[in-house]
Amino acid sequence: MLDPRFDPSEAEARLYEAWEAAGCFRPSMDTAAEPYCIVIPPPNVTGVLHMGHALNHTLQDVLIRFERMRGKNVLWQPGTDHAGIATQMVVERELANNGKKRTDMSREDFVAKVWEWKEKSGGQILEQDKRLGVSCDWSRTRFTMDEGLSAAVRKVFVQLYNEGLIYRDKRLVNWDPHFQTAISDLEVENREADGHMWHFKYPLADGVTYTYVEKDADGNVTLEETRDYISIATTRPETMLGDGAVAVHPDDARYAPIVGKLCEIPVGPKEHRRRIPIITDEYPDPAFGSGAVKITGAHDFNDYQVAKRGGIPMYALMDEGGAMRADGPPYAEVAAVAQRIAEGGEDWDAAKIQAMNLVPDEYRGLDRFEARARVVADITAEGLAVTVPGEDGEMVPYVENKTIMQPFGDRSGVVIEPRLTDQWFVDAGTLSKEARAAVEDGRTDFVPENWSKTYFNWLDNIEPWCISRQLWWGHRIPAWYGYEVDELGRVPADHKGILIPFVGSSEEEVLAAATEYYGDKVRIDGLVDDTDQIAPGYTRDAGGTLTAIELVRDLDVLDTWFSSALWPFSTLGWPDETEELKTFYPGAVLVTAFDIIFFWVARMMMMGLKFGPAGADGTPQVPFRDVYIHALVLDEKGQKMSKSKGNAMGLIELIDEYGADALRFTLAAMAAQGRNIRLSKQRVEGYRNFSTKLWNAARFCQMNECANWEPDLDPVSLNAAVNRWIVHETARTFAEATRALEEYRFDGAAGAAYRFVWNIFCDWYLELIKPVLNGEDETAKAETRRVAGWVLDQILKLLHPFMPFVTEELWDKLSEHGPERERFLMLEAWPDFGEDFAAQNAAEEIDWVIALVTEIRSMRADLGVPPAARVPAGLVNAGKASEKRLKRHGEVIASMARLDGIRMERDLPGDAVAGVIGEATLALSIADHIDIAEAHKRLEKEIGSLEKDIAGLEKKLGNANFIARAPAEVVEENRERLTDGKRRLEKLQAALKGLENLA
RNA sequence: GGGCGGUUAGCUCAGCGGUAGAGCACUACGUUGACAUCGUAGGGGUCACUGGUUCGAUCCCAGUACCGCCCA
Repeated sequence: MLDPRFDPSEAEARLYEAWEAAGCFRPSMDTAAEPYCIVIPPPNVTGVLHMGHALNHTLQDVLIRFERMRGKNVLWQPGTDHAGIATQMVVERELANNGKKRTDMSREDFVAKVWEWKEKSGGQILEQDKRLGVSCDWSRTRFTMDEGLSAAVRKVFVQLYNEGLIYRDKRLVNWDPHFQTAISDLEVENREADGHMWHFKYPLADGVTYTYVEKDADGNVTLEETRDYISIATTRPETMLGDGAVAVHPDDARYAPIVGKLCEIPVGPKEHRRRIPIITDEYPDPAFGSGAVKITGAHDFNDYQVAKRGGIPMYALMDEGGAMRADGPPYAEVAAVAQRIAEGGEDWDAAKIQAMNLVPDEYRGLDRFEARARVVADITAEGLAVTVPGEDGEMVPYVENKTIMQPFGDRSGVVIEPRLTDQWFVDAGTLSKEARAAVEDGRTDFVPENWSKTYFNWLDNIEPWCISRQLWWGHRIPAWYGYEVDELGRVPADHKGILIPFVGSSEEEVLAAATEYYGDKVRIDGLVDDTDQIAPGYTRDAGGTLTAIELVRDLDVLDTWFSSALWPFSTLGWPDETEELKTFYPGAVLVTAFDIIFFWVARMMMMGLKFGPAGADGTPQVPFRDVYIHALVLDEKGQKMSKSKGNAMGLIELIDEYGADALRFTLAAMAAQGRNIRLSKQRVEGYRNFSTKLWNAARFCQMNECANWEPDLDPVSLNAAVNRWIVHETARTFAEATRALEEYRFDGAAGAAYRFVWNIFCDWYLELIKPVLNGEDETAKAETRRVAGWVLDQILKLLHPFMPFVTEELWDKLSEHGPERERFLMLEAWPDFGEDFAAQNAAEEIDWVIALVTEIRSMRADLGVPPAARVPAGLVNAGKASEKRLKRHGEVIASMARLDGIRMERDLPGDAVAGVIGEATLALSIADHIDIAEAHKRLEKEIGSLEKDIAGLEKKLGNANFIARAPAEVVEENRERLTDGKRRLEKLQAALKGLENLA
């Protein structure tokens, strides 16, 4: 006998181990079966399971278990990514606890430490996943830094490089001054912050003046004055030092007179003020600020574009830690060069510009925020701040308080600095073409479909993807540098040459590339990898010709997402042509939240379509056929859950309290498409109750020897209507749930299962069969036991993808009295019921019974008949069909409605209150028990609402347009409803009359 | 500024051209041999607003208001 309750804390671990030990998570590799593969979006190796993962992994597991039961050859490929910054951060923090720094040790030793950490504490999330019951094939767990996946990374890098799709370039990138590395746009979090907008005067050079005119919308002059300056607004005054120009909109009449003139940056030593040109560009918004914008190409992404268009030098002002540069010759010297450049008197290139430090001596080495304060103070002191009347009427500097969007590093939390550096880039623009086309032509579908717009939008605005990171932990870039030689094979002395990379996935390839470049007269002294800077040693002869060189490895590592992008095929063994790769690529679906569309989907699509195994047409296939985008999990108030907000729900605690099944079912049931999930404990509790309900239903079946009768049921052989009905409902529910799961409508599938189990099986079927089970008719009892046991088994299958533990436990426990189970429930076949299981007549019959019982209960409750009172009931004017039904089900109706029998009657008994059921009048002899006035009120209310319905229907049917244009079946349906309504009304009115006689 | 979405019962949310639904909460009653983590019955909604299309609109279209999120 089953315990009164299911104890998840005892059963979950035991069942999970049993599945795993039996190899249930492995693909069947049945060649006749259709393959079905999901690669898990690899969580961060430093990660812990949060509610978002729980949802993501639950939905995947539902699909995986569903398809596995459907007999497909299923692989759920698990693993983690190496999370460059996050992991390095974790290990550095650990070092800091012991008073050490990363830089205290060699790179090699540090990386060894990271591996140590990974072995010891990495991948916790996968262990936590087991608590959730997910059925990944753990024997295939992969890590992006694994040797196989690393080989894939090298191969992809080299090929893309050779095709020109990876290149080295000097571009503005997001720079994290804390970690001192480039980071991706997607690791930058733009947040509103309190800031200021300062307004400064840039004096015009050479004493030039102009008439500055402002007009209102109607063209009336509102201000006209002579100015010897141009007014510039900025939120970042410290970057003024690196200005290369001032830009105004070409249509801005206010500044037309001074376009092409020079103005002076109002900061730095007076005698070396830099002068910069006033140019035109479409970028400045005439309506914003003064309409004139300072252009600092090396420190702002918009300015960068303007500077590129206008050929404006981009002077870099800061070092890798976000402090003002302190390198190079004194300011006066550099400023003089800059001046000649601004006036067109000196040639320049990007490298030359970048080497120039234009930070005035007194600001050098200052932190950027300190420098900002100093710049503002100095300009204001000099009287070059734009002023406005203050509260006391005197003129004060014009400083607006403004909330500005400020970029923060999502890991470091510090303000991100755009920084001009040499980095490796992927030509994402080229690769995105095919990634876009694949969604356009439906090779990959987004579900819900509208997310494809977001995807397109992102791809259409894609920038070169910066893939190099100045970190120690990650895939080293397979590039080695030597020096460029001129056409005579010469290099400059003193390591001042230009570095050029040689790329290869093996030493031989790199050497070959170098030899091809240098020719065989230059000796290659090997590949060096032990320095913290790239300065290849070399020898040259007297004429300066290179004779020997060593190649020094690039110091940087690749963006974690570079390897993650290969995940859908690298995990399957690519570039080797493994059996798994042939079988499981492309994956069936990628399941992910929308906040990660860019990280994941786009990059995996690009790489899959470039490198994935080819399809029938010989071109690489998409990595997955569907992309299912699910919701975010929010707290009860609709806030994003996060540790810092303190509203994150303890996932493991939740599982401890309610069981994994309850949590899983909750998440699935709430996973409606296109809406976020607000999770509440109450909801989880409700579904825990559902699992208890199931448990007790099973317990009831077991007590009545209904459990585990026979796996195969011939529905056609069944006699009892109630049995044919429940079989019919079972088939209907499976059809509904199957369709819903096929369409990723998890809520629909969960809802269908829930309703069937609780509201049909428990509430009605089990109640309806109680008299049979307690009765003497052994034939009927046997059939009912068989059917109840069979339905229960189907229920376990139906719920298994959602609630794997409780269902598996029941599957096992219920086998105590029946035939041995052949296999775990999780490996059972998901049924596909044929026509034979439909039983429309039985359904109508039982629906009638249910309606009758419900009506009687409702009357009793409304009229206050004491629950214990057994009252006589009758059916008046019932037709032949109802009479038959009554004969068959009278006993159970009486028991469920607590009647003292129910008979066919010719006339309404004198002490009866009437109701209507189909064509018949229901008579409840309850006059002794009730307040007649109450009964009156009840009937009148019912008559009132019925009359309203009838009026509505008559109006509709009286409309000629409706008759003419509405579909015939709709018209017919309305006619029937009217007829039924009228008949019902008649009976209710008669009942009312009867009631009056009673009083 | 661009994009996406939302507004349905007290709360959280399904639904969707043809009778407005669930869970929770609420009210009343009830321990009848599976289950009080339960049962039975019940109350509660001009489906944000304004127009349009339609025989018919909560649903489709347009606009308005408010609320989210993403991007700039």
